[in-house]
Amino acid sequence: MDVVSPELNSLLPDEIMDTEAIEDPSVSVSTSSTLLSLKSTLSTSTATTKTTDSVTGTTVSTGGLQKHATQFAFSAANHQIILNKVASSQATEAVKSAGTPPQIIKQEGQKLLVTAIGKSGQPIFFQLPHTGSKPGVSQTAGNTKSPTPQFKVVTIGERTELKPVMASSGNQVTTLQAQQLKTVQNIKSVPVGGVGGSQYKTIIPLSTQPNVQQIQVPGNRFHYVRLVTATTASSTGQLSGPNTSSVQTGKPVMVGTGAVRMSVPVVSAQAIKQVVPKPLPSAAQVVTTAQTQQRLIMPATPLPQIQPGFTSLPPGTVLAPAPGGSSVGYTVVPAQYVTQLQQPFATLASSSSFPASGAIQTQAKLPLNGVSAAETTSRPRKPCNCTKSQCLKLYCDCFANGEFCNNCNCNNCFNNLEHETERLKAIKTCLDRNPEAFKPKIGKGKEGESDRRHSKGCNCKRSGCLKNYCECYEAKIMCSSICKCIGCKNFEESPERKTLMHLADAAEVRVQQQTAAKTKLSSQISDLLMRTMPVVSSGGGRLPFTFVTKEVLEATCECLLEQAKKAEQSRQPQAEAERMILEEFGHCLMSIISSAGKAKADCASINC
DNA sequence: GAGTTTGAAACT
DNA sequence: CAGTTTCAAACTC
Repeated sequence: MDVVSPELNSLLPDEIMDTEAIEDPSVSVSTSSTLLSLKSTLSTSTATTKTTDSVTGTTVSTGGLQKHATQFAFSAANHQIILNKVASSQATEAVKSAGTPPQIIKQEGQKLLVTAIGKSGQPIFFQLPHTGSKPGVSQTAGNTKSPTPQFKVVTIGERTELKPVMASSGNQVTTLQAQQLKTVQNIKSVPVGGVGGSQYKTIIPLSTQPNVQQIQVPGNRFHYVRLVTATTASSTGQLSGPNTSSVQTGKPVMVGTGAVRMSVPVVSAQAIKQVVPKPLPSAAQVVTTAQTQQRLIMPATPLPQIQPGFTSLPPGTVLAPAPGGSSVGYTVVPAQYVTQLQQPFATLASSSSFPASGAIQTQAKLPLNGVSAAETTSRPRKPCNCTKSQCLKLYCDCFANGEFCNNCNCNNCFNNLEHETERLKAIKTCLDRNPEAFKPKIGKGKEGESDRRHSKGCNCKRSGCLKNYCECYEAKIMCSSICKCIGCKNFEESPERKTLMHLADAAEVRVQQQTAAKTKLSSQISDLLMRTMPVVSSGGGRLPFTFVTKEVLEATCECLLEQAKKAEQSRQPQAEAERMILEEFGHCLMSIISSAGKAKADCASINC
């Protein structure tokens, strides 16, 4: 059974599919040369292991494995998609009843933790004997001695996972895990029933942020974030409170009414090369790339309803399982949504509640025209002001750029996770109308033409293509042969354009000069202060400002007031009055500085 | 800040 | 595909 179905394969961008073949002939999807690849081969084993789904109680037998399972990931330059996959024959047989393919969670010594999603939607965990090697996953000393592996049930938000427990050393952890444990306060282990001895459910405490809970799991390479509503965060307190022994369901709860708005793995950059994709509690696979900006949550089941548009989705979009009951089944999330969640956290968390719409409004800037995400994200996009389009039409810049609205001024915004169904439909509608709708409008022109040009050309009639109404001009490119504009003045030799360019250049130069002048003045003042206020030889610091006493301040103010009076009596214009006062202030300042310097010199001579 | 202009997107 | 309407950004006052 192929984990990645042909239907799903067909959804992948072409450039991803045009990649080198993988070693395992049983796997139909190939890997990209650009990408890290995680491979794990399970060799033949006849051991039989039974584990119990801690949620459903389902017992899964994985014994008698004859073939191997391969886990790998791949990506492509722009899309940077990694597809995680476990291909095995009998391994998947073991979980056929579960309904989804198994995924390797991690390797622990000679055991491989595998998970699948039960038909009830609950995760099933089991282990596979493993005699092969798995690069990038460190062995945990001691656990190979355990003939009967034991597990801890780790609850992370809505998710429940099993973590192996070394029989010989109890809760022994690796160095990495120990380090990470330091960051996790108040971990509680609660005994729960299970196979092979006692099991524990580890309660990972929530952060103190009201809306955002960052969860770090010992031994887990992923950082988890959990967004909750302000009310649920305080009222439920499921993970931090004492009444948390009940195992959470594995179903994802998206933004909205549930306690958990979102729970997604966020991978640190340094951990990428050793990423072992974490199974979501639904039939989806989180896949990630060496660049953390983009992630793809690929469903393990076909997506018939939205297949046609998939190759044209906004670049780097993420497919995430839609909330239960969604007719569509998947939601399309801006690619960097996951990563960028970390940015708005401070803002979101600092407020007592989410915006009125109740939606997470975050923004994920997607790479355009080869401009890296880092570059684009450093320049915040302007907030939109949509009032009627619900931000679900291309009128909305956020939507058109494949972003969620964030800190926008829009009304009745649907461009957020809370309305993922509507958003997905809107995306599909746009793609039906124009498959290129989400592709960058500014791209490479034909050979011999300018490097950058508008893909469709503009249709300006009255602006002369010299105002920002014109998409070409706005993109700072000249109109090309495909433009249908009337009265175009946006071409190389256009005198109007040249004039505009000169004006723009002159304005820019003025700004630069002003900035330079300010910098220079600031530097001179600083220099002056340094020279007139010699450093204290003993401490190496500047002369303390103890000379600016209350009396000195009062005297200074009197001088300034006196100057103001003088200006008023002589009926000086306001500008002149201000000048006089400032001048007086300068004199006062110099006097203070001079006195301080003298005092310092006297002090130094006395000390000598 | 309100009103106007503009051209892309959406609609017919 | 062309004409019209809608929409939000750009622009002007």
